[in-house]
Amino acid sequence: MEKVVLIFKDYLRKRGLKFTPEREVVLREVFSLHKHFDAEQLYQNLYKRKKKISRASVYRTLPLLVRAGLITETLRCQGRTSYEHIFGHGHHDHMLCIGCGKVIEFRSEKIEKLQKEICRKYGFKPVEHRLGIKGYCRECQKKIKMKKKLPLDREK
Amino acid sequence: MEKVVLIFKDYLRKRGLKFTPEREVVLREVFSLHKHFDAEQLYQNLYKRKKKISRASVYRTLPLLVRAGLITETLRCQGRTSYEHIFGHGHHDHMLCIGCGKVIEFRSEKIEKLQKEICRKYGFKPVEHRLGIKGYCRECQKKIKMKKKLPLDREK
DNA sequence: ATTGAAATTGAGATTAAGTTGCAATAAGAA
DNA sequence: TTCTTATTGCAACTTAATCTCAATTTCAAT
Ligand SMILES: [Mn+2]
Ligand SMILES: [Mn+2]
Ligand SMILES: [Zn+2]
Ligand SMILES: [Zn+2]
Repeated sequence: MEKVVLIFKDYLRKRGLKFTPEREVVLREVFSLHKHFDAEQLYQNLYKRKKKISRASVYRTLPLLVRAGLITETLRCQGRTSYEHIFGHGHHDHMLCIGCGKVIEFRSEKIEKLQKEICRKYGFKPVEHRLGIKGYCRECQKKIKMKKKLPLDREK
Repeated sequence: MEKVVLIFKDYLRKRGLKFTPEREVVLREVFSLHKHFDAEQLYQNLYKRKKKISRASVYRTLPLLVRAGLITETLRCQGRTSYEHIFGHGHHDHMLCIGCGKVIEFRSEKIEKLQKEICRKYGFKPVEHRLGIKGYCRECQKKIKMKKKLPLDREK
């Protein structure tokens, strides 16, 4: 935790930017959460906790954290850009349940390797990638089957 | 081309929706383009061509084409939802050049297969997936190297 | 061919994520 | 402590996308 503060301070100092209380609050909130989040959620969390930081500052801080290599954009859900912290966590890909919204994280060395190979074949220099699989999680599949077995439970 | 018209008509009839001139125009435009596009681009194309269809109708028709299985959303570029037609084309993934915006399409059976395996492992039933790799295409890599070799060409 | 219920259209209003201009304020190097 | 420069909060703005609603059109049933 204090490590990320140092990294962020360093990032800022190197380009003449300032380590403000607002930026620190956002940074700490981001790293106290352990799931995906978006700007509005973060703002609401802080607001409820009486840390009255403006939306503008939240929106302005997140891109800084991205550029500092501390967080990254992930799947865009319901029109909002969502983020997750990556410091400490390695790169991974996602499955997203269409039924309940659950996010499953996974990492496949084989897929990572194959991507690199394909890029080489096309002379393409990869910088980042995102793989998202949408579908139904185990629980939601069960729910769907249940519905089919109870034909009296009509929708609407 | 006439095939997709039939498919769309069928899709619409089956759910009591109507095959209107506006929908036909959008459908034909979509299938005359052979690249990724977004709603605004499509609207502009039609507008210039004196096919004055409202933006609302364009925005309303595209999701129908998605549900009919004729087109699909792809990488979201610059805040706009972009689409591509899939009827005729098989599924594929994308590389997107950060330098020039070029899109390279590819398909890897191995990656497709590995994804299915991973889903099975997690009890996840995949419906669709999207893999996008951002980076630099061959040409843009050359440009970058050129700049480094000409130290007099400073930015700004 | 006519009719009529139900769907669709276009124009403009609306929503919501995200950005921006600006005057007041604060950071931090000297 | 001083002083330059960055940052803040607020509200105004931008922009993709959706919605509202009166007028129009489709198409299935006569
Ligand atoms: Mn994640
Ligand atoms: Mn494509
Ligand atoms: Zn689920
Ligand atoms: Zn390029």
